[in-house]
Amino acid sequence: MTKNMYKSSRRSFPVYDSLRQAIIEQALKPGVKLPEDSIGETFGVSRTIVRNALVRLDAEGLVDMQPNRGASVAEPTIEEAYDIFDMRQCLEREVMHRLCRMDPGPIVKALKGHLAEEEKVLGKDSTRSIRLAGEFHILLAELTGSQILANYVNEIVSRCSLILARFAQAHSAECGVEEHAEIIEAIARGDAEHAVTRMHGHLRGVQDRALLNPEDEREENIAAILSRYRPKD
Amino acid sequence: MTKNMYKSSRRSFPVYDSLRQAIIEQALKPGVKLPEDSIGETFGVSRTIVRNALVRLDAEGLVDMQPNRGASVAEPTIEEAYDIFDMRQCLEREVMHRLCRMDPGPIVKALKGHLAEEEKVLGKDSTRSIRLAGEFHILLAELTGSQILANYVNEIVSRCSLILARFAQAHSAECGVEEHAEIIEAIARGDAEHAVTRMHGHLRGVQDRALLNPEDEREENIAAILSRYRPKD
DNA sequence: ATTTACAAGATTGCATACACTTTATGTATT
DNA sequence: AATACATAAAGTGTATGCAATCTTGTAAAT
Repeated sequence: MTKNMYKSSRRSFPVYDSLRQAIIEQALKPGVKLPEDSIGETFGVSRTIVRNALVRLDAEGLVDMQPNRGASVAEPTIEEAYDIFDMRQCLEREVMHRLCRMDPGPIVKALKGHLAEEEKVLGKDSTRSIRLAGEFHILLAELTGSQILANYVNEIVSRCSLILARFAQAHSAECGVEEHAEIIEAIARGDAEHAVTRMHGHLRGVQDRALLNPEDEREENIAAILSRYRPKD
Repeated sequence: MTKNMYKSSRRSFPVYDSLRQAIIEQALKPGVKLPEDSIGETFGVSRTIVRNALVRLDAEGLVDMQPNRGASVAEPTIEEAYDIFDMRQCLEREVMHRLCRMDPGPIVKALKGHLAEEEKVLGKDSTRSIRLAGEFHILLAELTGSQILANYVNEIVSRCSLILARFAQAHSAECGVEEHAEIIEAIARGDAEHAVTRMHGHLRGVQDRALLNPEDEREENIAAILSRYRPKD
């Protein structure tokens, strides 16, 4: 668990957390408006509380706030998507290097525990499966013992979920459980080189499935879409 | 300039920015209370605005908010300090690698321009000198063209300033301008190996000057300080 | 038919009021 | 003198009201 819990304002945490979860699980799709009033009604709190949560999510890059125009689920561009995936590569490479310098015993144990859960829900609960796949990467980062590295990975994994929501057809780009197993093995051997390679391959796989069909991109402005439908006079 | 400007709420940006600047420049020292009322009076705005700014700063790790207890300038522990410096090494290593893969022409030009400014104010304006030294690292990150990498570096450089404020005696741990020059040279040659090594040495120098005197740590509670001044009966 | 103007509705920006917590201060009790 | 309790002061948590701004729909003008 991250120590860095939500602090200010007891009642805004549930709002923050629910919104975050909904965005990550792609229930709230990129571009969807997030009006303070209606969200407040849903949770039985005032706009003050909701706004607080939205500001946080904005800072994390999951929500886009514009002056006088309110908040909506962020719509990363394809360029931002590549940027974020590159950054994720960098961060997770660092995770691998650090883990391979540590005592593999407790690390491998924790990872195998997680893997077992992943396998247990494999074909059954799709939502939970996706969530666990993401949490595997967060767990890796937490096991380094670095608070800040774990925070960054946590944040960037969320943003990758958002990217998948935007560009990939639903659930086409999940993590492969077998690949997670291979990564654990490399760590168990303390083989940094292999661990990094495996992780790279793993992430590239996800990225490719998500981004290598750029024609799949949904335009951010409806104008671009509609221009294709407009009959050429 | 980072594209990622402050968004929500026009009037809270000046508050956010001033507080941030004051913390980075060590005018507001770690542990100082930041009451919403008085800050609001200072800026002529309501607590709503101030709170908005504080929430942001809390999310960035520069401010520490606790429920019902308000906000104060964050007081990183020595463990967090090491953690943050390690992360900074990682991020700036990535910056170096990326820059060395790019066309050095425009990059070196921009860097030399910055360096000239650093030299110009060298012995004159200490505050400005420190700020420029930090901005050199941010400029490096921005030159990679990666929005998110630049954001992370920006954030982490700020947090390092906070660490210096907490643990180093005033201004003992500034960046050396000559070292910046050496880094530029390595980039000009496209020599990633050297660039990384130089940057590592540079950062380690700053870190060591800041952290290798752990007895310099200032106690967080006045009690501990005063106990030393109390005459032994 | 297209554009412009403008009014109605919806939503955000911000300040403020009040309840509640924490912290500081004072008083009584031991 | 020390502790415990009561009380006051200060500060935060939250809801709400009003002003400002944006959006949408409708009508007038071209």
